Amino acid sequence: MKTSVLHTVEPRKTPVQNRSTVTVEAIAEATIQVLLAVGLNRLTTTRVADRAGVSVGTLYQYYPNKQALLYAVLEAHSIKVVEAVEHACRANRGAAVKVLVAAVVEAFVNAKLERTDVSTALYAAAAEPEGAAVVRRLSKRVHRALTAALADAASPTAGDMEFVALMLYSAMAGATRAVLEAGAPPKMVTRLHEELLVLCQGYAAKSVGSS
Amino acid sequence: MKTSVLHTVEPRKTPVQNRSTVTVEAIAEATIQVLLAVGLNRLTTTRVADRAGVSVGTLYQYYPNKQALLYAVLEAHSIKVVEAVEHACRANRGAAVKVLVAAVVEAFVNAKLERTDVSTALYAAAAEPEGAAVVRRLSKRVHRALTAALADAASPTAGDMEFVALMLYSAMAGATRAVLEAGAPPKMVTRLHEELLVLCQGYAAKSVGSS
Amino acid sequence: MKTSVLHTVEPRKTPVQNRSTVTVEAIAEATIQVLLAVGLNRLTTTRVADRAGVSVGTLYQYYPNKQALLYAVLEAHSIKVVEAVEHACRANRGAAVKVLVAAVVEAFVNAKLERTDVSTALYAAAAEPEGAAVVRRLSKRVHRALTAALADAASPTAGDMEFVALMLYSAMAGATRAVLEAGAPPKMVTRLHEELLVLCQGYAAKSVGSS
Amino acid sequence: MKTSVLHTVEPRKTPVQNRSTVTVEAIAEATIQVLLAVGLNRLTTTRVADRAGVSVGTLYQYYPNKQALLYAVLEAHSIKVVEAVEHACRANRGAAVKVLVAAVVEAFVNAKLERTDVSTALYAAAAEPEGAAVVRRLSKRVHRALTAALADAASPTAGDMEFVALMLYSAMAGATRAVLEAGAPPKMVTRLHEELLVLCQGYAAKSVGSS
DNA sequence: CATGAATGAGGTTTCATTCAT
DNA sequence: TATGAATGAAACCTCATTCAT
Repeated sequence: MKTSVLHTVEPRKTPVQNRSTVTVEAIAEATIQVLLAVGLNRLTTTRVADRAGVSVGTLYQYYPNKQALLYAVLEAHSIKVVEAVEHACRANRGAAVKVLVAAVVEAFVNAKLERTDVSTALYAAAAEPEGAAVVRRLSKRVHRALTAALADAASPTAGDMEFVALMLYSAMAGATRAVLEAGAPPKMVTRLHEELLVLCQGYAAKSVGSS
Repeated sequence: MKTSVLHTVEPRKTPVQNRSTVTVEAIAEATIQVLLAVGLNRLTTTRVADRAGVSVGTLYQYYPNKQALLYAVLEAHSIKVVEAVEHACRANRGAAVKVLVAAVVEAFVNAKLERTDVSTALYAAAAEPEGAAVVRRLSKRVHRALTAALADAASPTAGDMEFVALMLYSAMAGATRAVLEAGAPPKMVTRLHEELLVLCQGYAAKSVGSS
Repeated sequence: MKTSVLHTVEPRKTPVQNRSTVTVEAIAEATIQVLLAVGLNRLTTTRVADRAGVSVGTLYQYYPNKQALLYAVLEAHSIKVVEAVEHACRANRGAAVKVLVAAVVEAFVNAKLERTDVSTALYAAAAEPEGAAVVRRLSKRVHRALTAALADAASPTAGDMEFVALMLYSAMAGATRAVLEAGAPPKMVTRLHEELLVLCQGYAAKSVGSS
Repeated sequence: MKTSVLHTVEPRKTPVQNRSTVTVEAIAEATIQVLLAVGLNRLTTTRVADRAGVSVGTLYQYYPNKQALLYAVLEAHSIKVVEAVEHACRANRGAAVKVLVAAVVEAFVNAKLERTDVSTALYAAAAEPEGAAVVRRLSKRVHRALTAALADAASPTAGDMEFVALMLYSAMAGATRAVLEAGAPPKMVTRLHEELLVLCQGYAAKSVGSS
């Protein structure tokens, strides 16, 4: 167990009590709302506290500073996506590349679009150096999982899977982002699913070889 | 040639004299440097002016406020990419899909990676609501050009090219961004070229039909 | 009782707690002091806050900007004078013109000279366009009250009282101002009372008719 | 002849040449326009120069600083009024009080309303400490002239004319200001003339005694 | 624990003034 | 002389953070 330190991203107290959990959740949710409403550079701790229905003082009981708040929210969201993809990879060990890719696309898009507002809001938080660091750290997990899964499914003659994983992941991420920034209407989301499947399976087939 | 600006915020002077032009350039360049060095939310107009070797007052002679500065720089860079892609589309009217896609990938990647520092720095500026608006406006141009070019090159039976253009563009953008955020070492750049070609040509072949 | 403000600029908090009320008062008072000490165009929010013994931040918790501060103070003072004159008019319905005028002069001079420092300081604030607007708005109330009271007291043959009211009020205001700007020593104040009575009663007798 | 000093109110050069005179006039006029258009605290030297059709540099050739400009304009205007009243006093030595007062009212109102825009604009400039000093200095001349003239015309039993002069002058000034701030429409100006005559002659008759 | 008033460093922006051209 | 680009001190205002209640 690790004592929490100032300027760290950990919340100050582990919310075992119920009231605390509710408060922490409310603050996190309010952060998203404020981010969406006014953007990162007009997000203030007071505004977040107001929207959460608590006082600034209370906010600082649970988050040591503004950055910690921001990156806790960013991390919580990103982790869901990472775990969804990791799960898809684990669950498809030994499957054909086509099947693996389909599962990964499915997992990624669903996780990313589950809360379109959150995903959209967090792009701004991820653009700052510290936010980028959070994302980079988590992306490595996706990258590792995907690289391993592809290597597993690939024909013995296939080359290094590192870059292929990067391409697949970043193409998915790019396309999904474009849809989010267009407002993610249902029709587009359906289409995104279909086309990403075509795009990723086609690319994987060529770069990995059909197993 | 006149430096283009946001519609809402006209530049204070059009630099006709030579001294002025140099100053404006220096400020724009300094903005990039500061963005890279400390990130968007620690970019201050004073810091930019310092780095540019001018006083704050001078900065404000040419840019009415911090945002205008940021989005003028963002727009100037984005326009180069937009025009590169538009040019590739225009120059390949009537060509096979494969050729068109190759030209677009080439144009996009070259334009985007010509100044890796600038591209990397501006992701942060593009993440704020106002920056996103600038990018959205310019992206429409790429989207229009690409949609038209694809429709031109597609088999008569092919479906609507709108979404295909979006997928191609956003996949290129996503992958390129991943490479930039990894530091864009030469080897990766070469690989990006190759793999994007595979990815985009494969996708286009399936979605557009080989003409 | 609620401190009144400009319509355009609401105060940020209504000071309900005791501490706050004290703070708001201190800031308003400090504004007067600074205005007297250095004049309007060297009045800075920092100086005001310093003199009030609070930080600038605190000042801005209660006044959204410098103008609001200035015009809140101006309005608060002006309203006292307005209400004094309105009261004198109401209290002398049906009285002879001579009595009415005496009461109005008395009320005006007393209210205006109750805090000579405040009155003197605020002439500068009232000279800017926005301050003039505040004063104009309040002057209308005096004008209305005085016009009605004069019409009430006038002989049936008397002409329109609008302009007479304007003359009386502006002559009182002018003379009082001259005395204030001369430093308002007690002797002068006594004399002002006497002479204004002569001046206003004489004028009223001629223009309104002795009822 | 006195060498001009920095931070003095004297213009830097005596405009003997024609071109200079025109420029100086244009700048003075522009000052009034800017004062009227945006008020004192948004009057900038650049704005004045722009409006005058010269560069800031040129402005500084003729006025050592902003204050000097402002107070030169204020003084020039005030002097006209002062001289008009002095002239009326001189021209009526030995006349009856009634005649003297009529001449003074006439002279004051005409001089003050000759350029209503200028008079209106300068109230703001006169409200600052330094401007008030300019006005005070000039007012003394009016006061002296008027006191002497009244003493001359008064009955031997009449008391001290100092304060009577102050009352007359400040009542005239106050009423005229009210009319100016109401926009000085022709009808009001006519009425002002008439009523001021009634007011001032009535007061003078009582305070000075009919000679 | 919660509150929100207070703090003040620091950011943005303006503008009087200068001086090289 | 006239110009207007450049300067930088100083003004306004914000907001992360603390702490007395």
